[in-house]
Amino acid sequence: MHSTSVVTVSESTDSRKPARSDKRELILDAAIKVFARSGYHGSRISDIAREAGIAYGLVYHYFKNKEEILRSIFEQRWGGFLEALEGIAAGPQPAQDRLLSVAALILNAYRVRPDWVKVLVIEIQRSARFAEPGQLDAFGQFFSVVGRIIRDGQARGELRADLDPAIACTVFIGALELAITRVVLGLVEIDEAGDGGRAHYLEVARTVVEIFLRGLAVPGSPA
Amino acid sequence: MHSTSVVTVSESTDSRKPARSDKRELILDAAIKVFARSGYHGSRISDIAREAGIAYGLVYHYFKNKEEILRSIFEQRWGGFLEALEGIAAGPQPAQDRLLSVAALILNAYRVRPDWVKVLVIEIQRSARFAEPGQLDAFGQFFSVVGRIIRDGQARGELRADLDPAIACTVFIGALELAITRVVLGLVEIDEAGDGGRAHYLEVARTVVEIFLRGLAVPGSPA
Amino acid sequence: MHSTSVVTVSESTDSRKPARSDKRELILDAAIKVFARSGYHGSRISDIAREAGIAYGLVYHYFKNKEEILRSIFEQRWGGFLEALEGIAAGPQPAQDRLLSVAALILNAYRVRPDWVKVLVIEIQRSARFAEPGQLDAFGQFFSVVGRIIRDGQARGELRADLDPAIACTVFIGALELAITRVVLGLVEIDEAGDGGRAHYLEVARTVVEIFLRGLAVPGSPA
Amino acid sequence: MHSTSVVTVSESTDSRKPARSDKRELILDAAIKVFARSGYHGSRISDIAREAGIAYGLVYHYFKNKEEILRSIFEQRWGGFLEALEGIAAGPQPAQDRLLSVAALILNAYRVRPDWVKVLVIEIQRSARFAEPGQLDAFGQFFSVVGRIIRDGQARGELRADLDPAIACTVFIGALELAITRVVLGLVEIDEAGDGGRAHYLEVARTVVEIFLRGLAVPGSPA
DNA sequence: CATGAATGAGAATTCATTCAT
DNA sequence: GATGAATGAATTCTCATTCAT
Repeated sequence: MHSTSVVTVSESTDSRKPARSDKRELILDAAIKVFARSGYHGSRISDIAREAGIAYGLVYHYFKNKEEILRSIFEQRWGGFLEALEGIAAGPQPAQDRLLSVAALILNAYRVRPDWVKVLVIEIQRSARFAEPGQLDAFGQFFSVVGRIIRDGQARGELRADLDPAIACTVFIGALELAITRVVLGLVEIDEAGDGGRAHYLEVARTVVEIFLRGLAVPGSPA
Repeated sequence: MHSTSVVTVSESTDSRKPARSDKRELILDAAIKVFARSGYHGSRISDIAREAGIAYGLVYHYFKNKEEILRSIFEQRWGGFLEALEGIAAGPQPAQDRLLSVAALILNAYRVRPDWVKVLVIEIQRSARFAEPGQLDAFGQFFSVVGRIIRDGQARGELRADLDPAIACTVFIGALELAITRVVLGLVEIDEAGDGGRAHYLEVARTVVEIFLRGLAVPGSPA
Repeated sequence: MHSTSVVTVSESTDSRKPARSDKRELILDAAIKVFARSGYHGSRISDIAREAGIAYGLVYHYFKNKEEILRSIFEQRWGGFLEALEGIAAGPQPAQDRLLSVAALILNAYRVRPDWVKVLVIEIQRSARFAEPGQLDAFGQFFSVVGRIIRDGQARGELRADLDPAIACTVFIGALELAITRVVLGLVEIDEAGDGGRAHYLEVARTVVEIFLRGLAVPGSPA
Repeated sequence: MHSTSVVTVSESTDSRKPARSDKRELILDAAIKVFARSGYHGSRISDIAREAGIAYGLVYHYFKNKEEILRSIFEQRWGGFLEALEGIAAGPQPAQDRLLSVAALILNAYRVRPDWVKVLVIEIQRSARFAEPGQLDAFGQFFSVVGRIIRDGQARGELRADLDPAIACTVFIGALELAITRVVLGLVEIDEAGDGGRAHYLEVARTVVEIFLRGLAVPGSPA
């Protein structure tokens, strides 16, 4: 498996002085922080404003209401994330490699933007799954991309075609989701030795993909 | 693989006339229904009371507060569920069979008590993870049981010992969780032909376990 | 002109101890007082609650929102008022007498329930004229009743048929409305000698009707 | 009755390009439009600014606050209006003719500047009546002028002296006010045939004055 | 003069929880 | 046990007004 540059999420922290209406960004960043800390329902607009260092009335200059802040957090960054996924899916590598890339991308995202992923995993995961069609697509898009890889692999004879690709998708994504959730919730301690944890996350990704591809059973054991 | 009686969750609907303090049950059932419909935060005590057909002041005779209702929903049935899991884990079957039993138990639970599972998956998953240590154990207990099976299988040489059992647990449980979530959310249509869907759920469980054990890759393909 | 008992509005003050849900009445009465004092927009729910001597949350037990309080004030008493008007309109007296009865009824209403009339005149007059069809009817019903009397009088040959009855209605009602408004606003001092002002109000009513019927011009003067 | 040029309100639409501080006018015109549409309380400064096509901060260059805009709308045109009234009142015609001129002036004003009259009728009528003494005079001035005509007519023997002139004033003004209100509210359809409705308005004015002067009763009928 | 970002007091409304009956 | 009236803290959201640019 040809491990390639697997991480696409920008690691820059955007530390430029907030120009004109980076104020919107400022609020969004504050909201991400606050939501990650207290959850959507546990966060008050005033918390966000305080975190952003602004009057809370200003929040309403930029966002219609609390809900729209959440929506924006989502929309703002999901696009780029999805593009990265699409890029991987469209790549020429074997399906197995692409799946590893996807896993690594996802797990690494938390390392780079923990609060954002936290909100995504904890809050949006839930409300987004329910909300209007537009939102619901988020997960659907994810499924779609992974499904493409899997079906492609099945067609090419790289992956078993005797198993329902939808269920395979579910297994793969579910595994990744819980893995990252456990990391987010601090249930898994990450050894950040030297590289800020990158190696460790990659190791988790590798293991998840290994199980997904070769299974946990001892080879040769009876079905 | 010796498929055995896999389902333990009672399917009776408890239709006895609410005697003495079945009133407590009544409230709990109503709460499950309401939480499943509107989410914990979106549900008012009065909604629960109306659903139960009682005055909402009465809810406070049986429960200290809203939070305790959620906790009770959880505790009330989690115990039995966990016992069933423990029973499976302690069984004499090969680890592979026991994992299938676990998967079938879980997926079947939704068929039997969809609202309860919905609340568990959607609400408790989240609030319980945060709440006090006692709650957090719920998921932890689940992990513990599955982990026992896996470690046991590794020790017996039935499962690969070269992979981290914690990550393996995560993959297995994550896969099941998302599978059931997708069913809960109606993203997967269940063919309820004849048996109310039992066969179909079992089929999903089988596929999940098959992937978990043998992998999706074509056997013999390069690692 | 056979002057008859002209007043229909009950003068009792309902001083019984508030039974079960006279609480609703209590709130309504308080609201009338507060609206009359500060105007609808100038009144806060908490003002009403304080006036009623209750917690303001309770207001929301009985009324959906502020708007509904106003609506209720209106509906609650307009019905009886309109009935009284209908009764007069349906009477056997000459149109001229009935018009005097209407004028007296209206002007006397303020003497009996000044705050209610104040709210009606100042607030509802405005919002009611605009709001949904249902509300708008209030004035329309008034017009309808007076119009019936006038048209009836024209048909019987008691009133001039050469003038548009709609405009005649407008003149009559407009005159009464401003008369009562001026009283409400305290622009007219009422001599309450002996009878609490009843005689005086009646005198005003008589004058208004006299002008409406015979005109201010000196009889015999050229058109 | 020597019908004379009865209309004094300018009908020009002031379409010159807003020079220097016609900006103030611009705002006022926008405010009139907006207030007429949504009412004073229902209008936001930003609505006015948007209507005027300017930044809303600019409004505060020209007006101290929202209240002052209303006050200005009032003052701006009330003066000219009152002058016209005074001119009529001071005229040499019989009181009867002057009253017709007043009625025509008022009803025609709506034809020419419907929004302004709308605001006057709906908003100022109310807030002005309450506000400080200065404002209250508006209506008072109106009363004063009409009262002068009536008292003059009584003195000259043109109008009945046996009726209270204050009440007569009230009847006259009240009738006009409601007439115009009904037009404002669209409850009366105006036939704008040919002359933009001028003839029709004049007809309404004539009828109102006719009733006010000769009464609706059939002449010779018993009092 | 213009702009519109920023402020924050204020008000409506919700709803968990208590309590008298 | 049962009821639902009563309470009021908590929050969201609005919008007039100020102010830096």
